[in-house]
Amino acid sequence: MQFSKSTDYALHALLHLGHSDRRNNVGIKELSARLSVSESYLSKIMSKLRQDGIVRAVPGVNGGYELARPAEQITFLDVIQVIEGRQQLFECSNSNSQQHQLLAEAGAVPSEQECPKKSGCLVEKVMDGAEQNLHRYLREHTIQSVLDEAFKRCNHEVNKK
Amino acid sequence: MQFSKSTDYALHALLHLGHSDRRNNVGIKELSARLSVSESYLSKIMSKLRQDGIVRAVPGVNGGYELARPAEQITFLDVIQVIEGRQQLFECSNSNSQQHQLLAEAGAVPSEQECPKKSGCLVEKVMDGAEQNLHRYLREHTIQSVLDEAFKRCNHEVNKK
DNA sequence: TTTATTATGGATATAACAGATCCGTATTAA
DNA sequence: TTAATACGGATCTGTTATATCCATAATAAA
Ligand code: SF4
Ligand code: SF4
Repeated sequence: MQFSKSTDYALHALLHLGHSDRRNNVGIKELSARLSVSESYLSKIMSKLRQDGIVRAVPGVNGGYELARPAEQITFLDVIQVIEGRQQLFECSNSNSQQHQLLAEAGAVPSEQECPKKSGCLVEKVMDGAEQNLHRYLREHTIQSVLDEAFKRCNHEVNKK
Repeated sequence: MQFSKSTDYALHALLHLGHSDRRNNVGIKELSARLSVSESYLSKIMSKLRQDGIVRAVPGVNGGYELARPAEQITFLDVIQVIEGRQQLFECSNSNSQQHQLLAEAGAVPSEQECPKKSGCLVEKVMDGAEQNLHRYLREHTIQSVLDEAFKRCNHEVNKK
């Protein structure tokens, strides 16, 4: 259970775009050089980001990528969901097996098949809670917030001198 | 980014063990029938759980598995970490590339190579925060807490009748 | 002690996925 | 028109998840 390298690349690419949006249209060449990733591979990732409306792309001379919306509106969750997909963290594989009657039997209830129906599954309830929690946190952090912090930190270093 | 089926199986197996610890030593046969998983595969998972001290196992006639400690001391995090491993959610793949000088340059600081050193990386800071958050939540939920809730819910259903 | 039972671990097979590359095509600005 | 650039399909490789089989070890009961 780990984020893929693609997510790593996507985040860094976006940070670069967010940082250098003075001159628009950063090419895949510049990006791939910065991240030490092949152009081919990174372009796939950028395509995904474009399809999901995170960046804009323009081909041709002096073409390249730019953020499709302000960096403070691009959250970590946005990026992660584009790259990793939007499946749930936990998906029950056998809700129609005898398995979850285990939970039903805990109360020694006669109507065994009724109690923890899939819509009210207690295992999924815990896992979904974890996922909501995680999402809330990741929504609170944006490309811009990281850039801001970097800026603050470096200013601090300057002042110390 | 999803939990594996093995984690699903492990959780359900432990819930079963926690539920039926009246008579000790639940065999792999009973477990695999309950979960609709092959004995071979489930036994690998149980072995992992045993190696990590979550369950005890005893071979031979009337052998089987039992929880190695009270169900309220077995957290979701414990189980997930045994099965999924303990790697970090996010691991930077290229801290020695030019990449993270991006963050250093944000403040236009002369000493570019000093600023966001790996130990103080702002991307990892966000991701580690997310992970801590997730772990805290998963530590608060145990095998027992799910069984308790199932019990409560079923009692409630009984009272309604 | 013997035997039936049960867990263990190694080897292996398969499918899916991540990571990566190549290349022909489409699109745009100069 | 042309040079530069992004796009998307096909493909390749290595790794991991899932799964099975079998020989061996350990244990309790007879
Ligand atoms: S209890 Fe929940 S997770 Fe388990 S089998 Fe039923 S629906 Fe699936
Ligand atoms: S900024 Fe952080 S995540 Fe990015 S390359 Fe540097 S150490 Fe790695």
